[in-house]
Amino acid sequence: MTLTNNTFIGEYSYSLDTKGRVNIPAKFRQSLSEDNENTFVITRGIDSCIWIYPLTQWKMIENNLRNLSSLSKIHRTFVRNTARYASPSTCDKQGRIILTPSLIEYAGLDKELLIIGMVNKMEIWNPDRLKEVDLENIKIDPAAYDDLADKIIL
Amino acid sequence: MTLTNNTFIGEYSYSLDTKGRVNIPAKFRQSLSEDNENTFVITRGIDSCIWIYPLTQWKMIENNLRNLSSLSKIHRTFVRNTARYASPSTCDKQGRIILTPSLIEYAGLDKELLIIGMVNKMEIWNPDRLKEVDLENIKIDPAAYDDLADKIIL
DNA sequence: TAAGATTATGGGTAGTTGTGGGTAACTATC
DNA sequence: GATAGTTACCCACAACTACCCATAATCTTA
Repeated sequence: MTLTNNTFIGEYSYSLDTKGRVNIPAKFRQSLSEDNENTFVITRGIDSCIWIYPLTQWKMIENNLRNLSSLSKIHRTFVRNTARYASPSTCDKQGRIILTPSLIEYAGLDKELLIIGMVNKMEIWNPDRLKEVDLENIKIDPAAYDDLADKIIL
Repeated sequence: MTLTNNTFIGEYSYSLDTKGRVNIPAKFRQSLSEDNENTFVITRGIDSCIWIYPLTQWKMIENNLRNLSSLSKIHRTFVRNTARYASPSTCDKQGRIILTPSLIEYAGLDKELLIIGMVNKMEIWNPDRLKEVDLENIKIDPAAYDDLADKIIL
């Protein structure tokens, strides 16, 4: 059953094999629209995880980057750091993509990993690192969420 | 007889089978509008219960999440914690949905469980835990309801 | 109240999914 | 151009899931 196209939610446990391949959860693959041609763009996320965008979603980001001026130091740096670590990866017949050694190292991936749906993208995590980040986030002042209250009713 | 579409009230006693399936009360199913395609999104609730949204209701939440930028730490964290525990589940021919092992554990579900209509969503509870939470809530000063008075006319 | 319809719950099976490994094609290097 | 290393593509299989059917309990209606 398909939810909205190119929309990812849920948490899944998968393993990285010796060739650097990870399975994309079947539910996520079913949600992918045709025009993505089974291709994702993988890149560094914030918080030492890997971000995985469907191709079409990434193209939209590229367009936004295009509009940032290189005259601004902050823009220049942002564009550079966003673009340099990104690379496309197409699913094989079994629905797996290949991660680059550089990204595997960045995210500190071992055999066991977690894939998390972040609505418009996915994240790949080393479970231990995610636990650490979770603990850190508990310390966030609940009041900080207050401005979300009028944006989202749960 | 159907009340308003996608509106759930009342309390029902059901059982979780060995495959992690629960029946959705017939009355709730009858209230579901067609565009939900017999699908719900289940996720962690507050107070160690499971929340069940009709698909269309969830999509509204999802759209709000989509507009939050991952560059903001607080937004990133909020999207992750909201999306990761959610997963879609479609009713089978008998009107049951499948709960994930992770959610069953979170809610501490045993064989016996309670389904409670919460107007725009449902909750699934372990009856014992609900009893505990009820006891706690007795301690709430009735005056605390006062500020609801101008929001809701009973 | 009796018959039929609906509902709740259990279990079987065919198809899908996750994971490992093999082989042929390609690349780089000498 | 031959060889070694790398990459892309393919197949295999166990485990799991979605779907189907069966049955008992409950509700509806005449």
